[in-house]
Amino acid sequence: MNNVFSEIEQLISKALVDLNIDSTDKYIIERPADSSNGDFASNVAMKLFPHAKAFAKSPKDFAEKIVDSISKNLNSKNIDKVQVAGPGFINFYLSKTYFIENMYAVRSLNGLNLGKKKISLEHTQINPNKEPHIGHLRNACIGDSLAKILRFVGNDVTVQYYQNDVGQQIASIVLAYKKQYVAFGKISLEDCEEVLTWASKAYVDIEKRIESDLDLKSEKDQIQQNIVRQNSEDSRLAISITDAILKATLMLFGGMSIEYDLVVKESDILKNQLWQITFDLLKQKPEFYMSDDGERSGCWLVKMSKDEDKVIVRSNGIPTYTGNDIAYHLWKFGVIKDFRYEVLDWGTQGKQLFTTNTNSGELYPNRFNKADSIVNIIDTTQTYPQESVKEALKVLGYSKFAVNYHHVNYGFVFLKDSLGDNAVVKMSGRKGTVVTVSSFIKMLKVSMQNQFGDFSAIDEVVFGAIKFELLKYDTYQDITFDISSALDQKGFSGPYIQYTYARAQSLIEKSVKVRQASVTNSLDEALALTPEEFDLLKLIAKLEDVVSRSAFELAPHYICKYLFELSKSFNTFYNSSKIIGSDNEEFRIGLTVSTTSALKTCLDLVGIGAPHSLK
RNA sequence: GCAUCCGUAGCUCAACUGGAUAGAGCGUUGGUCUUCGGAACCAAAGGUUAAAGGUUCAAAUCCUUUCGGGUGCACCA
Repeated sequence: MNNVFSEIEQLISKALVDLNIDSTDKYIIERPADSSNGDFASNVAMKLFPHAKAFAKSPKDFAEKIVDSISKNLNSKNIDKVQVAGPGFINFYLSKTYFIENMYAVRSLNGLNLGKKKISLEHTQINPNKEPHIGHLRNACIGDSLAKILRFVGNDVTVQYYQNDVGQQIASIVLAYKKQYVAFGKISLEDCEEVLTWASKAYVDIEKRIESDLDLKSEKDQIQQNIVRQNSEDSRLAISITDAILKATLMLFGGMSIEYDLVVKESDILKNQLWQITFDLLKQKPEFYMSDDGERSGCWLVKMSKDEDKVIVRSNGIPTYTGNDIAYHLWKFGVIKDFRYEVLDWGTQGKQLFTTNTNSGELYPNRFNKADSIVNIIDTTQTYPQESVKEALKVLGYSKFAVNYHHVNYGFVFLKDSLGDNAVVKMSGRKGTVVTVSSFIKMLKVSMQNQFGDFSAIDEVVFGAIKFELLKYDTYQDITFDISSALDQKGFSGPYIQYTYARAQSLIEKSVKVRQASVTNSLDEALALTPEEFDLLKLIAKLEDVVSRSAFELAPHYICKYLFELSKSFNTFYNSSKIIGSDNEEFRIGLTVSTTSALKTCLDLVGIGAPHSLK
């Protein structure tokens, strides 16, 4: 596709040179919200006016002079006209030729060339002691979508799931298993889904008991020591239980087409001595110190520039989660030695999945580590520990890496049930205010069956609805999940877009004039476009901008918004004109084909299916 | 208490990082369909962007203060 953006950029900078304006002040070229203000606009005259006071009375006057200069050089098939408007904006109007060429180009668009980085992207990382709820799913959806977006724009992305299998919660679960307060019953450790259900209950139960029972507490501490030291009955039990829970979790997400490349186990960071190496490196730095008095006596801490110093090693010698996380990130950047790996052949996903295995795995040099850039999808409550990992990287002299460490800081999912009391609550396992992923899938499916009956693509629509719901907001914001409105999917929603897509596909199948017409013989300059057709054409031309913005800002919601606008615009067009059997059938079907291409591309990027029929 | 984020229509959220008349969905009210998928389309009502000041050609966005909320300040993860 021709790049009209850089063409405009050059026209402006040439005009500035002609006018002898020498300035590095930043001005922007943007797409105005209201297309009557042009297809592109620049605020250059307003931004650089201070440098032009010698010959221009006002920003607007300056803009006129820039436009005069541009017009002298203007000889482009893409740009129709350039105008000054408002307080001094320069508006560029693109030609019909440009839009129609673009309409054909979009069909073969299968990637952009915006980055060639090796990116390590980590998401989901649920502690293996609970059933995933929709807050966790928000994490997974954001991560999955960002991985797809970053790949689409040209990067090499490895998606990692970090499995915390040595923490205190694991010790609690092992203790719960041994004590059997919540009976494990006849479940086998092979029945991963049942193990998960049991663990959710048993964990809450055992934590309550530990609070008021010092003997249990010390028993748990002993178990944790055993787990960390490895090769004990407790550590084997911990692995069996956490593996079962991990498998159940991966099955759930795999069923929704959320897939990973690698599971990194925290226990392997210990086994592989990565922690020991990291510890030795840290000890050489003055910002890393052992406290010898006060409450934190015997702990190793890292100095934080803006916050309280962070404990990295407990007084009992066991590293904290953050400690292992530092080691993990040094590994990601390729600073310390690599793991060994094996294929994790659990059948939880279509794509091949690997896991770390220190004892019997194989080496895959440079396959999973040595990232240029790191993207971690971690909720906003973890900002402090994330900052301490960054701080440790700086302390170790890797400021360069700290800069390439992106924490996608996503907000809470609160719950509101307008069928109930309308109160907004935080999800909490103990209070029973949790909507698990599997229960919500079931609720939504029943609701759809009641409205539309059964149809073959129903699962794709259910998953699409949930994913869209979780991706359509800015990741940074806390969101309120309203159960009843989430069950009633219309408007700005996944099903609306999938419905539009299916409707368009049905048109294409019915039309007898679906020819893959070449650009030249269909480029009909004289063709009178209806306003609805022209709006849709213009929207299709925004695809690349939207995707690159999403990649740049690590924000999938722009794609959701675009999908909705595209669908709405298509539906408006569909309602305004007859397509099949009209005089313009060939062009209109061509426009429909291009719309489905753009929709499909974007649906792929947010991990939502595009079924051809919802009947 | 300290730190940090947030406060936009009845509700849930946008607003291209300082740009043009602050936009959508839901809900409400009223319309459209011999047109191909009504899970649709069109329209109306709904706003002092929490409040007050400041910065400049321009503020929901930046600064200050006040009010109201979330989160963090564990040898948890």
